[in-house]
Amino acid sequence: MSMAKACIDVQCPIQFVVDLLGNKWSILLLRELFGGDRRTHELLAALPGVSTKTLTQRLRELEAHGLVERRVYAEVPPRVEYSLTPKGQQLQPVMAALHQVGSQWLAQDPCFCVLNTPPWLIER
Amino acid sequence: MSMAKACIDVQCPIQFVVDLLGNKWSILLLRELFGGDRRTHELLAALPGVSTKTLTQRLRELEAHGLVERRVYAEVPPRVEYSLTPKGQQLQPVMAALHQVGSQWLAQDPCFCVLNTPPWLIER
DNA sequence: CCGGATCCAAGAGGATACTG
DNA sequence: CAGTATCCTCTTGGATCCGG
Repeated sequence: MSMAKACIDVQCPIQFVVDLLGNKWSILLLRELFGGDRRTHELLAALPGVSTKTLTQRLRELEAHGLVERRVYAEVPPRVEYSLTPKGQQLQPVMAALHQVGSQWLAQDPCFCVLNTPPWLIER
Repeated sequence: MSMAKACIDVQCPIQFVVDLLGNKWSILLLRELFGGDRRTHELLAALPGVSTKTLTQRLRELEAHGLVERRVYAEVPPRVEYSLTPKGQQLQPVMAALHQVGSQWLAQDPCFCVLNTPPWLIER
């Protein structure tokens, strides 16, 4: 989202947050940081499928918006740790609500994928 | 998200919801339906920038997942109304949390876009 | 009025290789 | 170990046209 878009178009608070976090990895990244400080390779491991490029991009965005803090230690080999800022922690109710609904839906969903489809119904 | 992905990869409830609703329009669409039943052209008007194709796609997905109901009236000209199902209404806490955080952030953010940038700082 | 079909542009994001 | 740069693929989604 461009800053301009945020200011001109967005009057709705919900849209504001969605524009900020409505991409493939941001929420999952934050979820991970709610579990505590994380080093880069820990985040890479926790988010299967993410590339280093994308991870860094997301982290930089979140940092720019003040949700995440990046600490660099002058060591060899390099060590970098990411953590939630107080502003980032304001997302806690959102994460809790998402977790709550997600749990309900996972439990109650019939799930029509092949894993739950009887063999005689699978087309070949 | 493919159904297979939902069943195989997703153990995390948060990821489950994000996979479902983490695209450009779903949340905003649902936000609109939380305001009451809506006809197609009302949704188009409420979501500036959305195309008929994309709107229909999102609605079909939400319908397929049981979050939205589609009612067709046998009239000329045609009338179609969309509404939240009980399952869709389970998202209420999420919407409330998003609204809450979004409001805070909108209020406290300095907003660095051009609208708030003094003229002498704008590059030409 | 509703929405399907087609075409197409833009961008997100993955794989890989490389640097400090 | 952390991050950048390049290349490239694929998805998302907008514009337009058409049909019921």
